[in-house]
Amino acid sequence: MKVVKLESIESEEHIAQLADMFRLMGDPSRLSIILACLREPVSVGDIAKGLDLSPSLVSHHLRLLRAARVLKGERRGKQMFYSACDEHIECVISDMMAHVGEPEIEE
Amino acid sequence: MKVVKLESIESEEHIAQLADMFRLMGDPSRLSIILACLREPVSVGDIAKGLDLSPSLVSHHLRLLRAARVLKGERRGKQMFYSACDEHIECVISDMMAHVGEPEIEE
DNA sequence: TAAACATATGAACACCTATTCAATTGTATG
DNA sequence: CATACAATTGAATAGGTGTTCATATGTTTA
Repeated sequence: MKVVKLESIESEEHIAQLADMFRLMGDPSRLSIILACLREPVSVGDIAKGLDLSPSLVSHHLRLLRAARVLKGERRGKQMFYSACDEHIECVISDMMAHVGEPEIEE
Repeated sequence: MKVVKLESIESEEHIAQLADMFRLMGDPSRLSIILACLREPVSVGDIAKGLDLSPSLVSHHLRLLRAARVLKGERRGKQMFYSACDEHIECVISDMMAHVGEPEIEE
């Protein structure tokens, strides 16, 4: 795994890029969509059904996730199947789960 | 490092918790504040000066970051020094930087 | 080609939230 | 105690954004 030095990216632009990514994952619907696509490619309709969201809403979110290169889509017949672009997102989520799962007690 | 299984947390509540954390880091000002506190404890005034934000705004953000157990504050005289609660956040940011740094080319 | 299905798009709206300003609390020092 | 400094708090506001609805685009099959 590539390790990135944290000091090196204090530039406004890089921080804005990072923040954009975090904000993108900061919506429950969008985060659910990401999680649904991590294991295997899933069609828009199945995502909508599985998460009880309207296909339109899912499509709107997918557009953002595509633009941010979180998910990629491939057409199979009439349907579009979405899956993760790379494994970094999974790492991010796993790390964040570790934080959320931390005990609440502080010193 | 603790590894968390992704399938295990598809519950609405856990996803909401995760999303809350991501949303919290999804603001440039807040993310900058977090980064500023990663290395060593920093006072509110110094954060504000270093990032060119009003002390009031910094304090508002710090309240949220404290509540989410991202940063913790300790008083030293008149000042409050903030630092990271645990190392998970640093991992999350590092992973996210790896994603942002990925080449843009897709198949 | 027409119809049916799957997905995408655009506008409109309601809600949320980041920021500012003013006032307050807490702490050290004269 | 009074003043100055540091941080916090609350209200108000402007801008952003998630969702819905209606419509359009693309694809397969009759």
